Amino acid sequence: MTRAPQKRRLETRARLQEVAATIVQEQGYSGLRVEDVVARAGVAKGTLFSHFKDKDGLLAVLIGDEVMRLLDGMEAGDPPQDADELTARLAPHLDYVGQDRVIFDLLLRYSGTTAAEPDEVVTASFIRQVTLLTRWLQVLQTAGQIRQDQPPELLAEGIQAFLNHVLGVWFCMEHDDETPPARALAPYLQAWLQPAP
Amino acid sequence: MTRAPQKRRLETRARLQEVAATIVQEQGYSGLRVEDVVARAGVAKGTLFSHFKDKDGLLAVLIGDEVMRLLDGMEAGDPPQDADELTARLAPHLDYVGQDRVIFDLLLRYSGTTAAEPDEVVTASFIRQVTLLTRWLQVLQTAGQIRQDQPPELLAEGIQAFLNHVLGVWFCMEHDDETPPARALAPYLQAWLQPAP
DNA sequence: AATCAAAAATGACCGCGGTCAATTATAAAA
DNA sequence: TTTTATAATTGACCGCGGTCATTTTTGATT
Repeated sequence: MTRAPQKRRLETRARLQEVAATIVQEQGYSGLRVEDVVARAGVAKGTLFSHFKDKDGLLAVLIGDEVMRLLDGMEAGDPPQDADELTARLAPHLDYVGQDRVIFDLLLRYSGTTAAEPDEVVTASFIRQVTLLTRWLQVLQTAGQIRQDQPPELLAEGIQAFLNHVLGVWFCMEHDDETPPARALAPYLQAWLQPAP
Repeated sequence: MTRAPQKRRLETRARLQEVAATIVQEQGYSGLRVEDVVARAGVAKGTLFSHFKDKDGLLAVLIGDEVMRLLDGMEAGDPPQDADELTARLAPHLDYVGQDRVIFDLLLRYSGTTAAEPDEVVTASFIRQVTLLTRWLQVLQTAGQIRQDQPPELLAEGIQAFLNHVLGVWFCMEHDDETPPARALAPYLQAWLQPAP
């Protein structure tokens, strides 16, 4: 029987997470260094790794939280009325992930974990995202706005695939003036959701 | 005006690449260590990085070569007659990439580079793959086997997206007895290519 | 208050990728 | 042959993530 964590431990973990979030805000995700986190939190390096499996584990919490916040925004208001509106709703998520390759890599690494490690925030955020998408698609199917020959779950996973695709392409070029991921997404979703009578 | 490379240099590079390929064959891609490569090749560590930008640069050559070999096999014979046959033709590629996360990560990192660095083998392999897919899709469209309302280029890119999607999911679980990527791909392609009259 | 076992934290140490000023080999010019 | 510019190689060094045997702290028990 494992004992409940002591107060000190919870405080330490919270401090580590706060400090990490601050550094990310100052330097971005790519600028995050474990040594900086522990230095500013006033703990030893080993302590961080007793709270988080590895650096990715820490990032997963930070990013998971952020995705949850984005989902709050996405969920507010009525469901999208048609495919174009749905595409537009995904723009904030694309903008967020598109800002730093670190986010993309991490989400990809956790993106199929829907079963294992369900206690992780990032996993919960994934489940929530796919659930929300599925609900939206169901509504659009009922309204006759999109194809009805496929289950909404499959359509939702397909959208995830296209999201990652446009992001992958986005990170492969020096994105100076190129088409942002949000714009690149449209033709795929149009073709994917188009009604097939 | 940059001079032509000396014979010595070409030999060194070839040796490094051979040694690396051997180690990969023995230990797999994840087992490749730069220090091992230079030790067995009898050169200093710095030499490797004067021949390849970084470890990924070396991997890109090894993996690019392998993908080219796979494409040779794919291109042999007649183009697929229908969507299912096309799906089956992609299985060897999925099996190869699915064997090691290192391959997946690397290909993803280069997967949109179709424009920049066209001299890299891995980039050439990408162009070749998408070209081949496009050609096949065009044939299938003409034969009325798949949807004709979208350009074959878009359909080809969509297939890439689904390939990466099923691979991503594949790497996210302890793949003991789960459905292999090749089987997971079918429903997506079926829905993606289905004729829309 | 003294004792003790589990929890929490520590920091020296390691693995491994990548850098760069210094050194050596090469081939063309004098 | 000697000189000289540049191509090629070297290896000590660094950054950074991650480990683990050891030490310190904590809260319950006597």
